[in-house]
Amino acid sequence: MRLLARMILGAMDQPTKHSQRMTSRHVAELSGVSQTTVSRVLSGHPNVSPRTRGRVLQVLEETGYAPNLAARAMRTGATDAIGVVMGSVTNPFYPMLAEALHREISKAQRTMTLWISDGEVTDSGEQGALHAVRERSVDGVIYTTATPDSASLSAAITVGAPLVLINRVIDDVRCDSIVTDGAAGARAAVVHLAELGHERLGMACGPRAVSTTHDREQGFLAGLAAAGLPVETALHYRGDFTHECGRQAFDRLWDAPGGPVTAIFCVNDVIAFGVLDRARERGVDVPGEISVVGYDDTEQAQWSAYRLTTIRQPVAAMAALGVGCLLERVADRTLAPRRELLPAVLVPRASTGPVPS
Amino acid sequence: MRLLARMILGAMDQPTKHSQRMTSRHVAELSGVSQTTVSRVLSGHPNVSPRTRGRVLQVLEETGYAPNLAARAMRTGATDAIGVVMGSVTNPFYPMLAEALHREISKAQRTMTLWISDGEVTDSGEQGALHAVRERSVDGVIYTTATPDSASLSAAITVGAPLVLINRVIDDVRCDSIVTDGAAGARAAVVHLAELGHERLGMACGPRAVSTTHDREQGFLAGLAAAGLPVETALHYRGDFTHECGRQAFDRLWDAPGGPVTAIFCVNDVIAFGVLDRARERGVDVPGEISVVGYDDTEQAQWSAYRLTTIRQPVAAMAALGVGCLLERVADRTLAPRRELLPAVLVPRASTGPVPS
DNA sequence: CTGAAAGCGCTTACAG
DNA sequence: CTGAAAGCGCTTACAG
Repeated sequence: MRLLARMILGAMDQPTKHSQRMTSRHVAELSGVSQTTVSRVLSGHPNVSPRTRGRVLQVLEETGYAPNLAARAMRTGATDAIGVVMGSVTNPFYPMLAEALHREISKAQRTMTLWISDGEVTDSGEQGALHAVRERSVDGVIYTTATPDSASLSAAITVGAPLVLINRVIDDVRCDSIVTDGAAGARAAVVHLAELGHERLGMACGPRAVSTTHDREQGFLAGLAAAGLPVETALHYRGDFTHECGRQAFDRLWDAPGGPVTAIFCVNDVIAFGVLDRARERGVDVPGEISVVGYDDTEQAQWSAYRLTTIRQPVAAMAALGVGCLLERVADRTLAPRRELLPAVLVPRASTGPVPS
Repeated sequence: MRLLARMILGAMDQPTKHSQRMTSRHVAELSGVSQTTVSRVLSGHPNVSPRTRGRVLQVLEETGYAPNLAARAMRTGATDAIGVVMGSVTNPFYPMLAEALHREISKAQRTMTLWISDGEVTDSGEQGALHAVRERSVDGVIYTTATPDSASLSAAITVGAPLVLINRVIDDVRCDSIVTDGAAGARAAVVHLAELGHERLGMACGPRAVSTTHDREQGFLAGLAAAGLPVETALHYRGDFTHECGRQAFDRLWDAPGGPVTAIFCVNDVIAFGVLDRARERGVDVPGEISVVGYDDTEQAQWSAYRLTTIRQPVAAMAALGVGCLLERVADRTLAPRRELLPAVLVPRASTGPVPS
């Protein structure tokens, strides 16, 4: 037995013999117990005598054995991998979110599989996730940039995989969703501007179908109503979520037919940076001549180039809730869909000030 | 048989019966062939009659069958997952790289498992990757932020897993590495500045142990020598890779004992943004009073807040080579380590100009 | 061209 | 407390 042990260990030392690595059976032989017992020790099963456990643990330590996850997955049906779908990583909000999600996923001893949508094929990330769900290579998927018209997403729902929508909601879709209160956030931005005396407000939005844009637009309108200000939909510039969109929004709203706006609320920080940069290019003073509010509170927002007043999303809490929901759902697929609405807070900085007189 | 087929299909329709999904055996029964034949059709094995193949393909289509990846992985030993380790996603260079890697990994029909190092535990991403390599849940790992002192990385090498270092090199480490020529890039920056008449140049670096910093410092020194300029190591500000580091570098180099520098070369764009922002805060004109060069050519570099002259890395090529190397190595572990050096090019913008007279 | 069978490395009843 | 055995769903010699 000892000799066998040595032979096995010897083979293990060969780095070239990489293809045949330590298995629980090897560990069993080395510890003089059955493979079943090794499995029990590994899983912390109570029915193992302290003596046996000790012996096995020592061999485990010596050999640096780690269970083959594919084999375990085949038995248990769980891969311990969680998928995350992201539509963009150019917008720094998403790396922030990815980092927070990764932290939670690691904390839960899981692995993060990431799909990033291709610029051309917006749906590509979700298609990858759908495929993985079909092949059972992830236990569930967190979508951070879901849109209602995604065929892949609805296919994934049909398959019955555990799914969580984070950052965006879709009506009539049977899965958990974790979002921040975009309407309240936008409303707070408008109230802030109204308090500074602004009466002619513009907004820079993304596509209407995206829930974040929709919610923030509703909040913007609600804020105007609450402040007794008129609604001028002509002052809603609609583009995508880019810096260039912000630049164009500035031009449109500064040169608006009824005269320039005195403040612009942007549906995200990147757009706001575009607005601010365009203002700088045209020599328009911020906040002397125009105030700007963003959304997300990305790291750049506090840089002195921008000092952007913005709405902060509780990214860490979103990630924790999202991963938590998903794992609960993996454990019990019959759970009713959950909807969580987290608060967003206004972070005032130097890009907003009193209305010019 | 037809009845059985219906029963099986019927069960498949139940979304609640999610736990027991279609297997190749079901497909076999539905097509009236052996499970072996289904497997052959799936893998494109030539020895299948056109008639049989057609029948199986149709059932495959109807049922939407997808093979269980864990089962395949257990048989073949390959999971088709590729790990990527990143030390930071706050620096926008890394999201760019992640996106490029994702594109290549998807193109190769693989899945991307991502580890992001925790801010506190810099090594955490690499530990996750090491664990995954031990558990065989990835076929190989691409490290984008490797440092020589990482215990996890050397452990992964010992395990014998296919590994590729991208963006950073480590001497004496037996694995492929794909980097851009940081020395040449930095040298080009210095030459550019020298041509503009600058003679007193400062540099803002990261930690010395990081290869990117090291290479770019060497290139900086070589550039000075080539231009016949004196080397003043006092003008090397050393910090981390952050915006704040750039702000401090500016103060240090502008208020340098021997008088202000007229140009600063930064080891990455984020530091350069910090330098530019600090210059703006202190009312120092760029490029009128000081020129600034970055490194990476991130998206923000072209924004009008910065218009940063910088060195562009061929991110797409790095990703393609990195993934290519890794897959070759997965297929043949005996391959000799490869080192690829890609060119980096200077992108002149408005942050550099003639030396102030 | 086709199929029965072995086996990848685990977990988990089942029997003692 | 312990072990022999079945089986997760594939791929791949092996035999016809």
